[in-house]
Amino acid sequence: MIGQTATISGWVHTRRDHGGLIFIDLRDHTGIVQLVIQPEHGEAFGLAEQLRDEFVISITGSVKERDEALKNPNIETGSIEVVVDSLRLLNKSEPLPIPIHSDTTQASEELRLKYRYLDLRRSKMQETLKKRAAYYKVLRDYMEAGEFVEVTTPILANSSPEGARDFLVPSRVHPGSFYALPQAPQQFKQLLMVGGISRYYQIATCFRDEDPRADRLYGDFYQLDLEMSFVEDGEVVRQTMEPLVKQLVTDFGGKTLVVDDVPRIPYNEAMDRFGSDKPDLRFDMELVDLSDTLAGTGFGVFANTISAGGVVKAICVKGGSSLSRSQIDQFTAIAKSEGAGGLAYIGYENDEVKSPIAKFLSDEELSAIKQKMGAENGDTIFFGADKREIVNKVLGRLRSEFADHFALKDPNKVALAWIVDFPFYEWDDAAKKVDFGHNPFSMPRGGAEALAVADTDEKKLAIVADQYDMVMNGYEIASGAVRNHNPEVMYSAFGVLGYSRDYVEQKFGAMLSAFKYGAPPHAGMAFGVDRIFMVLTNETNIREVVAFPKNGSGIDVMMSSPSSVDDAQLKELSLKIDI
RNA sequence: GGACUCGUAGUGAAGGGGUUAUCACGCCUCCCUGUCACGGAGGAGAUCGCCGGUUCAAAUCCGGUCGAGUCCGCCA
Repeated sequence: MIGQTATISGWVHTRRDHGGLIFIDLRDHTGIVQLVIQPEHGEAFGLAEQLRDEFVISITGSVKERDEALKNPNIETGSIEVVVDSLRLLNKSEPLPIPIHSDTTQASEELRLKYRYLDLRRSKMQETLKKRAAYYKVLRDYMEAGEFVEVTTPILANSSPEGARDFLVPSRVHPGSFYALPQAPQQFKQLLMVGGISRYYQIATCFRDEDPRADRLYGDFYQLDLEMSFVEDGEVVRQTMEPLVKQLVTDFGGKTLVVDDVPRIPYNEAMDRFGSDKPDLRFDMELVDLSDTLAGTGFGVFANTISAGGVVKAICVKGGSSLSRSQIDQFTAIAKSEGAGGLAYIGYENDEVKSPIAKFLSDEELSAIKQKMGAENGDTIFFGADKREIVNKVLGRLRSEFADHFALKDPNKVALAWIVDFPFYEWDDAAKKVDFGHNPFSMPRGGAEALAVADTDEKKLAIVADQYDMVMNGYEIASGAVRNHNPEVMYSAFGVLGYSRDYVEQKFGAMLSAFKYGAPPHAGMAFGVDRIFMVLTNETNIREVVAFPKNGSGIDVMMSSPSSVDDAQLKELSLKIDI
């Protein structure tokens, strides 16, 4: 537009006042351009002298190519400037409570969330929100191309007995009754299958009242939710959705897949090999079971564990011998926080064995361990000895911690995995009984027959469901299952746990009733879209990719929600507060 | 609910028994016609989260409390 007249509106990014000449960097959603205001333009110049950062102005002026010597190659628009003819002040701004012009000096998250509307002016947040919109479009285009029908489901729904704590909404019309905000549109989407919608999807708002984490928002979050009818094998769903995730990783995220062939790993195998149902597969460091190797050991800690029915497992940390004593102490503290009694290790350095436990082990045992673990000079082997579940948990956590310490998590690479065949039932240690694992709506493998013969806890716990998670770089990004569409199997699934037909009818009446009228077999899944976007953009905090997140205590510090309401509102809802 | 870490001008940090509480950015005043993180001169701004204790003396040590972050529990 060199030589033309332009009108530009935006924020005063910075002002450089040279006394007789004023420069302003004007910013809008497209970027920054330099304005020049000269004393000849009396009124504009007078106004410009009073401008401050983040004042909102609109100017008209002529676009001019800068003289060669004045061009700034560091700025996208550095070869031009706009010579201002007239200037309007649209709004003033007080000095900002947080810096927004620098990505190096950044206010605390608490302040950034309080003044989120200012934080959003930062170029990084601007880019994030634009990129997120593009990401949503990729999701929608893929689902539309796959002939999925978008259906929105109610936000005012019913409290469900299983799962997370609900957010309740009191009913004015029906005093004493409550809606609940849906934890997921699970039952609605299954009813859509009964309703003859062959393929459903929705970017659904989900609500869960559970404490947050760095990768988990408090309150509301979004899922790409989908369901397909006449599907009896979860592999169909996996193969339908896998290309989308690959496309997001490569085309959208610009990252490299570690392997193109996404592995299907049964839950039990994942726990055994990686100590986690969401293993980061960008690196190896697998758990190795040494129980057989050490079955006859004279080392009391290992021998007692094994004879008590426990296991001894280990991981080999490449380069681990560089760890200092105090660093090992820190990893030991992590191991203890996961339930370990301690953290035994054997280090190999200059063909010497360095270990507090080596003296308790025979030469044969030591060489068998080294050989089985594939340990070399410079490595250190870390041991876990306890009940199988505890060892897996401890070593799984350490595997991830060591990978962080030795920078094995390449941010430019993505490892995907399907974890399949989750156990249908689980041992509830608190209640000392068998209970549902993930989801009572899944179809147990073997159906009614498998349930019928499950007369012991052991047999119950051996039943698996065609239920699957997708894992991306150690994050659980999706979960799904082949559903139970058969009322009799539903009664049996609950019956095995001792629940009566009445109980099932009372809790899941609508679904059971619907399933009696020709429910097609169906399967589906749901992706955590915020979390996936977080991984794709190399963030480790999910609040960085959401416009208005709640803080760790579930408070919106900008809007001050939740908040009290006045008595008239409570009365209308027939509610009394008793704290 | 629990563990750990952190609370010092508007913002980000330093200081860890006696200081006029330090620095950078920001803010205010004045000067400056080619800067682009403009520059120069000067200035204001902090009951060191809160309460209590130890001490001649506490921002500093101790206890409690409130708030934040991470993790555990929890998240069909």
